[in-house]
Amino acid sequence: MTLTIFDLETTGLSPYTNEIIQIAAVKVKAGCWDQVEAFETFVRPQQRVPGFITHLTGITHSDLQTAPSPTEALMTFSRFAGEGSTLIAHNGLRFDMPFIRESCLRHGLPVRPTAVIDSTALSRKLWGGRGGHGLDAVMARLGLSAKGERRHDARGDVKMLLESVHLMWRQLSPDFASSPVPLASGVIPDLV
DNA sequence: GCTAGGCAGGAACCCCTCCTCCCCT
Repeated sequence: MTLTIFDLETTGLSPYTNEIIQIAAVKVKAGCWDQVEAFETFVRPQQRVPGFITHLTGITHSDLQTAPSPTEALMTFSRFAGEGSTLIAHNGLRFDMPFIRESCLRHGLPVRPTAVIDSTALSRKLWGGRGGHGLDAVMARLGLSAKGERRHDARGDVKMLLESVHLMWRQLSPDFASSPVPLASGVIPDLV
């Protein structure tokens, strides 16, 4: 089972009014967690990056002026994920996948279906209603630290998410043969 | 000083609808 674990930074919380400004992803085969392919890109938005987003992510408007367009960045991400891999993001069903779907719609990109795992579901399955399921809470329960990676930089967040998913998956399905939680569905750009 | 939208999942209830909270940037 090939997994594409990814994270987005955006100009805000709304997939309808905000834009993607960074995509980072790592691709692994479940069970071969040390053989990792990595991908990351900034994305040039049409609106200015709000000050509080720069404060949160460290990404400034000028960082993005020479970045790929949303269409280019999304297509490159889709090619990186390839055919048949399962996408994983933290709160991905409520945040990352709607952002990709709406961004494709806005830029007229045809889409294809993809399997999705929301890693908050792994946390809920392991720990139920206790203690919250945000990435910081998950990492704290797993004894993981940021180890110098910057939180809210997609490149750092995706590494932390990879570690977290690996450890949660190992506890739930030690043989890594199948997903410990039901697969959901989403869309990414079609490969044309 | 500036910070918003919507889903999933639960509750109550009888299978839908409503509601609240989480979680992401």
